[in-house]
Amino acid sequence: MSIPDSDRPSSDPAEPRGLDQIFAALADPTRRRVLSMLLEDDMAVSDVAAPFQMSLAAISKHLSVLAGAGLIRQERRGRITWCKLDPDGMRAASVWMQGFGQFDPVDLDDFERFLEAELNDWTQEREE
Amino acid sequence: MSIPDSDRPSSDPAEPRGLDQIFAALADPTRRRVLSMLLEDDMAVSDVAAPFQMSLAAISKHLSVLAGAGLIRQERRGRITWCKLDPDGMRAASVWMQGFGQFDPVDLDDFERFLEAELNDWTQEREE
DNA sequence: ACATTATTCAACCGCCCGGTTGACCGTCCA
DNA sequence: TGGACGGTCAACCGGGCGGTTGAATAATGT
Repeated sequence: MSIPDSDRPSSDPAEPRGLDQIFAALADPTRRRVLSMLLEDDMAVSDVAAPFQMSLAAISKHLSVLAGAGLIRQERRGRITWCKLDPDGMRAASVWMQGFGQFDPVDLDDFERFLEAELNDWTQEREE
Repeated sequence: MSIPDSDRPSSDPAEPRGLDQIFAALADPTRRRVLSMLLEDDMAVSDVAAPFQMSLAAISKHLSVLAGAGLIRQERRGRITWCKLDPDGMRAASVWMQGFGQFDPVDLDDFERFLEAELNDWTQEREE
């Protein structure tokens, strides 16, 4: 399911076509949340879907979007398909962005607190 | 020279809402190209629009999307509005992404040489 | 005063995106 | 063998996005 190079708008070697898909994939909060979940551990699709209120089919679609962007990889083993982070997508985005300046290396504790805060929002949102 | 704080777009790095706009803004190749143009120099809207085939109104919309995401700032002086990069948006995205691993900060000169070498290899292969 | 330039606004259009539901398919197990 | 489980597929729907055109606004030039 790859996009042919033939429909590249302008021959711009510094603009890999994949960035469209990567940034579009990252633009959705559900998908970002999925990525941060996969940061903890590889997960089966059902387990990824569990904390969300939306249908399993919706999550399945989100996962294929992430896979299409090279942000995760899915491996089917038996009847469950495992999802794991794929650094390639994130790296491609990171490389492009670094053309706009290196930003101070992040304090990882800050980031952890940020993720925790987001997690709290999620659990709050999830109570029925 | 500087834009008053009053019309600073909300791009609080700790706000997941902002990431939606930022990544969505970056997901469009036209907008990424605009950003790389602004990397060279600040520009008026018309000048930004010049190299594109689409209408000026379309570019104007793209610019307001970028401004809304905190990726650029627009300052109207006289009858022309100047556009300049705003590091806040890019930094917010970068902060979030670095939670998924620091990718070696790229020395842009190194990177350029790498690209050049790759290109040479490629043409060599084709010429044989 | 008038025309020109610079930019935005408003309405519209086609298409893609995120979500749903229901059927379907493959795999494990009692 | 027959379910129950895990996951995808297909069709559909509402809304938002990227683009257009044409009018409107505001500042400048003559």
